[in-house]
Amino acid sequence: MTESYATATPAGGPIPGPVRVRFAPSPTGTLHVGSARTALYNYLFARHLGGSYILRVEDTDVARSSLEHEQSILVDLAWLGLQWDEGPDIGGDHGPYRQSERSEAGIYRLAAERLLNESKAYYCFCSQERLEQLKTETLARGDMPKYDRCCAAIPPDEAAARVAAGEPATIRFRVPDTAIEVTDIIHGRTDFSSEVIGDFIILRSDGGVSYNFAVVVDDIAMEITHVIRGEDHLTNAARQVLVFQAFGHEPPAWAHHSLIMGPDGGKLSKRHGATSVGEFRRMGYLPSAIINYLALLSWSPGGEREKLAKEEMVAEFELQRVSKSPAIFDIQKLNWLNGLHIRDLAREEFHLALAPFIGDAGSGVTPGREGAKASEATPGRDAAAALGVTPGQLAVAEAAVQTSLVTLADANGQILEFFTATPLAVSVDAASPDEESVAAELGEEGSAAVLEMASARLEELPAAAELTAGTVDEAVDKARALIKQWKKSCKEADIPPKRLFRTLRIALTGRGSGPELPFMLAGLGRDSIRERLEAAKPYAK
RNA sequence: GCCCCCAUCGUCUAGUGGCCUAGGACACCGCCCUUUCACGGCGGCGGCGGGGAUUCGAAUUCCCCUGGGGGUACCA
Repeated sequence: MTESYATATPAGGPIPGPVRVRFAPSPTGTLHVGSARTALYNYLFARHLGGSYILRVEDTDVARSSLEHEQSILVDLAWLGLQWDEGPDIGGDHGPYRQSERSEAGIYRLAAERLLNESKAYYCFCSQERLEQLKTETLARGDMPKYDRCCAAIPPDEAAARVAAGEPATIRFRVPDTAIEVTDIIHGRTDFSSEVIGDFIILRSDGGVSYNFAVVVDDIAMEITHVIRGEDHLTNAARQVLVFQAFGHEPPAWAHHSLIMGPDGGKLSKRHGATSVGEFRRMGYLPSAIINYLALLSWSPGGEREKLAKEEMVAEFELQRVSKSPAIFDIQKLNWLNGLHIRDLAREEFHLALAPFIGDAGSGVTPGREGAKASEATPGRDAAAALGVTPGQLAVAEAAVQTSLVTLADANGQILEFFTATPLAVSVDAASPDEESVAAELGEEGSAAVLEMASARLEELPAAAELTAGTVDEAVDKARALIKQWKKSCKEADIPPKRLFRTLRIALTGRGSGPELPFMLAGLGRDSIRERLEAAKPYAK
C-alpha cells in the first residue's frame, strides 16, 4: 500500500508493465562497496516487487574500460549473491547489455540522428581549445561554465556538408529553455532551471556516445521503470529528463541514494582502507555480512533488528525508508555483523567458507584484524593436511574457534595455535616473561595430582585418527563428561576447580588463554595429550 | 564562483506537531556468567549544528546562517 510508486510515475500516471531496474557499472575498476550498495538496492527493490534486475555495462570510455574489470565486477556481484536477470553474460530480451556493443550496432548514432532531424540536436565544430578557453573565461567571470551555442545556429545543410567533407564534429543536445522537475522517491521534488545546463555533447567527435545520452537511450530501450543510483547523479537526472522529453518519453521514477563517506567525512577512498568488495572477501568477510551492513547504511527495516538475511531484506526493503543523509563507513559495525554471520553458519558451511584461509594461505602469519595482508586464497589445498592433522581434528578446531571470530582470516592464527601452541616443556625453557609467569602457575599446590588424574583416564578420549567431522559433538561431549568427573574428583581431593582448568590448559598449550578446554581435549587427540601431560609433570607440585 | 543535495549520541539509525525528561545498534566503560578469551546477560556514558518564524505546543513545518557532500568534461 505504501508501494504506490511501483505502479505510478512521479506525475501519478500508471507505468505499464512490471518493474524493471538496472545496475550500470562502468568497468574502469573493481567493484567498490559504494557501487555494491547501489546494486544491492536495485536488487532488493526488484526482488521485493517481483520485477527484473538488469546488469548493463557502461563501457563507452574505451581508454579506461577493460574486460578484466568487467569480469571481476561480475564475479564480485555474483559472490555477493546479487544475481541479475539480464546481462552481458546471460543475455536477455533487451540486449546487447554492453554499451560498446550497442554503440557498434549504431543504436546511439541512430538516436542522435533522430534528434538531429528534429532539430533537437546539432553539429558542433568547436575545437577543444576554444571550449577550454570559453570555460576559463566564464569561470573567471564567476558564472557557471556552459557552452555558448556558437554552432547552434549553423544551418543543418551547411553543417551536414561540413561533416561530409570530413570536418570533425560532435553532436550537441539543444537544451530547451524550460523548468526541469525531478521527482525522486528518496528526495522528493527538486527543481532545476535549464539555464544552468549548457548544450551538452551526446556524440563525441570519434563517434563515441556520451554518458547522459547513452543512459537515456538505453533506459528507454530496456524499458527501465526505476532508476536507483548514487546521489552524484542527481544533477545528471536534470539533463536526462530533458533527453527523455526530447524522445517524447516519460522519464522513469528516480531514486538517488546518498554516498558512502570515509571516517573523516570525505568520500570513501583507498586512504581509508579497503574499499572494494574483493578486498573484503580476501580479508575474510562473508557476503551475507557485507550486504547486511551495506543495506543498513541508509536503510533500516521497520523494527529494531540489525542482523538480516538477504531474504528478510528482500521481504522488507522499501525505497522510502532509505535515508537522505550520507553515511560513514564504519568497519567496527561490519566486524560485529561479520562475527554474527559467521556464528550463524552451519558447521559444513563454515568449513567451506574457511578453506581458503587455512593452512598455506596464511601459514606462519597470523593476520591481525587491522593490517591483514589480503593474502590470496589457495582453496585447492587440503587444509587439514597442510596443518598436519586429521580432518576430524580440524573439524574440532573449527568448531572451537567459530564463536570467537571477527573475520574468517582470523581463524588461521587461532587454529594454528590450537595445534601448535608451544607445550609447557618447551615453553619453560624458552622462558619469555609471559610464558614464565604462566609456567609458574604449574608450581601451585595440587597441579601434580591433577596431571596424574588426567593421565589415568585418557583412554576415554578419542584418538586423533578416530575423529571425523561427524563426531565432533560426540567427542566434545565425551571431553566435557570427563572434565566433569575430574572436577568431582578434585572436589573430593580438596583441589579447587580453578587448579584443574589452569593446570590442564597450561600443560597442554603453555598459554593462559585459548579455546575452551573440552574442545582442546577433543581435538588434540589422546596421544598428543599424553605426551604433553608427561612433559609437564616434572614442573608440577 | 555557480547549481543541487544533506544535517538526531563518536558512528549507523528510529522518530514525519503533543506518545520524546528523543528509542535501538556499533564502539567505549562498568558489573554478572566463566579456568582464560570470546559469546551471552545487565547497566552506564553520549545527540536533535546555530538563529529566527509559525503554533497552545517543534527533533518533527518555513526562512536565514553555518557545516558537510555532489555536480559544473568530447569520464561514468
